[in-house]
Amino acid sequence: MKTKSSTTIRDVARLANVSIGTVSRVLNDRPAVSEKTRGRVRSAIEELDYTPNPIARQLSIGRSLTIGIIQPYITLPSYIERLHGVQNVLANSEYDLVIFNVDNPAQRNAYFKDLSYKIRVDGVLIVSLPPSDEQVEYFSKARIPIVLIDAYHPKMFCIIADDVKGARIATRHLLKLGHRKIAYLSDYVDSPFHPSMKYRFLGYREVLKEAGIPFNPAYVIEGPRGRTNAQAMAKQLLELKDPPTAIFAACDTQAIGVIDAAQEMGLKVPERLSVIGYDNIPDAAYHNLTTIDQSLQDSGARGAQMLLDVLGDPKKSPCTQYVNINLLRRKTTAPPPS
Amino acid sequence: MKTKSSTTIRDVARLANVSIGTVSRVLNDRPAVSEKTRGRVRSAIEELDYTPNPIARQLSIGRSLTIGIIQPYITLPSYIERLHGVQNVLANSEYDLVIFNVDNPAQRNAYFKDLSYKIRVDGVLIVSLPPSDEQVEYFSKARIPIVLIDAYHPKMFCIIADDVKGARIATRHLLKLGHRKIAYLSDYVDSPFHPSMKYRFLGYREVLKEAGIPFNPAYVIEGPRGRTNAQAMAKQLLELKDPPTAIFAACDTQAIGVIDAAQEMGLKVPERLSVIGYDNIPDAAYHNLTTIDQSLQDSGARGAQMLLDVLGDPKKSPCTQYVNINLLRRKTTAPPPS
DNA sequence: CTGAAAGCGCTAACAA
DNA sequence: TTGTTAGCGCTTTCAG
Repeated sequence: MKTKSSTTIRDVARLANVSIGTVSRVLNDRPAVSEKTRGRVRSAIEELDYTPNPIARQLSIGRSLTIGIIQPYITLPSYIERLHGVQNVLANSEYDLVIFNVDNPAQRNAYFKDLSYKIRVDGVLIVSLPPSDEQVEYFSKARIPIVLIDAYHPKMFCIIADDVKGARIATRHLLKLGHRKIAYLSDYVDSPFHPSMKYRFLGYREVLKEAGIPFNPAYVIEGPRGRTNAQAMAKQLLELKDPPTAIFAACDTQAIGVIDAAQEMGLKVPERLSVIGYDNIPDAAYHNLTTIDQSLQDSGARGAQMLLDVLGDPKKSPCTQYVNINLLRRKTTAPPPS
Repeated sequence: MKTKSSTTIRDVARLANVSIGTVSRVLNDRPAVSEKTRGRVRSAIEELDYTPNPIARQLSIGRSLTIGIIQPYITLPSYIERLHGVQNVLANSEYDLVIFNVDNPAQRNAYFKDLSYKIRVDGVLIVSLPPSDEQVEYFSKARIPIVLIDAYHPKMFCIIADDVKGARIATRHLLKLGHRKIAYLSDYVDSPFHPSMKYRFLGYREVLKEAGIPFNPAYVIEGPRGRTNAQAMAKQLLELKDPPTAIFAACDTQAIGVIDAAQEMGLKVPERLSVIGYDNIPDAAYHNLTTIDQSLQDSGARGAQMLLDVLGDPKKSPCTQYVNINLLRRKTTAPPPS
């Protein structure tokens, strides 16, 4: 197949009466060009409305100048937040970002394998998808820098939040307010796509134990993500003979669903029911939701920056950075009704 | 800069004792290769764990084998639906998809301009972003096929839904049930990013007029997207001295917000208030929302298919396809309270 | 400071 | 059926 007859570096060279080498030099802002010829080349470029072919450039320099991000559920607010963080730092780099959305485990595995050949990117960010040891093997064969965000593996670069700690903070907050009947509502605790759920649950249990509160399985409910689902689950909790006075929801979207349920049942929040979420998505502020802020944007930004660093210095060895976590007291938590 | 020392077609050729031409042939499934050598090449490929460099291939064949999709708000359910449609058809093609997310008009304009040079894609899908005549000029300079989804321009390939018609259907449905006090709740009618809003509003007004119902500005409210915002807006509507008996929300997310409001105020749906949405997003089924189905997935799929067709036959001339629209009666509409 | 020329890894005539 | 070779459009030595 014949290639598009677009203007090439050669056309520019001809018009400016220089060699293609020189054009390339001005294209890449190399110093070794006299101002005079540089000017001539510039106008030629202008006149021809020339723009370099990135593919040729990539082949020549041996890099694709794009980095990939593999993440599940691009539609969830928390993922979007992190994505924004990534985009912000990449915007100032020479790299483009391409998004690989993962809808199911098979797809995830496919991408992970493809990393070693098909996907030609210079680096990749993997979000919330903890790789198995075997997969880490694939990765090392791929020989491209990878950083994990919201997932951990000892042999890889990681940006993580300490979910156990966050959950502890949330639970303690409720405890300090005087609650004893604290329920935990979350996404499936063992979901391969939401590894944090497990750790948040751990933090919750730990603190309860510390406080000498016996674990009550009836106070734990898990189910699919989504505000509406959470509403239904919360309702179940609130219809117990001995309902909780506080609910810790493992993510803000679910916390908002809990508020819906309370409202539906005529329970004032926080007077009759305290609700605390996790993530601090934008909507949380709107609902005045007390929550755990885990610097979502920042985690994306730092992941991207870390990748850029590794790209700049491939000899760096794996390390993990922790993201800040803190309690954001807003208006949905208060002492329990007396 | 030195290129990665990855294995190339030459290594395979050497190992299999053939020329690189032959390797290329088996790589591309060309017939003119004896089964014997084909086998030899295959094992060499296997043994070396070789995978062709797509960038080199792209440069050679003069195509990037990727198509771009420019769309606003990748986070909204309706966009995700369309995206799935696109991905489904592209999955069976030789093309990769890269997503360009638009957050604001400046970004949109940048992408539109870049189309003519920076973004090297073989074709692009533009969703919900009606181009100006001037922009269509840029596009023609870009010389790559473009199809518009959910947007119209006479000189371009388009996949659209007749929003006026959809709104008519919705409004008539309410009318037939006996409603006379029908409110309209929507995203900003003049949003540059949601052109359909304008048409849906038109359909609503038309039908009211036909029915001889005077237009009541108090029954029209617009505001930012989002379930929670819609809830607040609906509340306003329902607190009027003479509240509507039915609300037509211009998108499902907002319709769900309306249901929230009704619930908050203790108004049974549909007994006391009828609600109809638009789009038929997955959540709509969950809420039993009566709505207008506009085949979102299908619109994405057809757009992608149309683009593939043009890519296959560049001489095709612009045409526009309409997507199916129909009323989905579920449980949120009923005759008005007597 | 500038030009010539050798690749980057692959495809696609053209010969053999 | 296979090998040879000339590009694709750019970057980057290496001379001059």
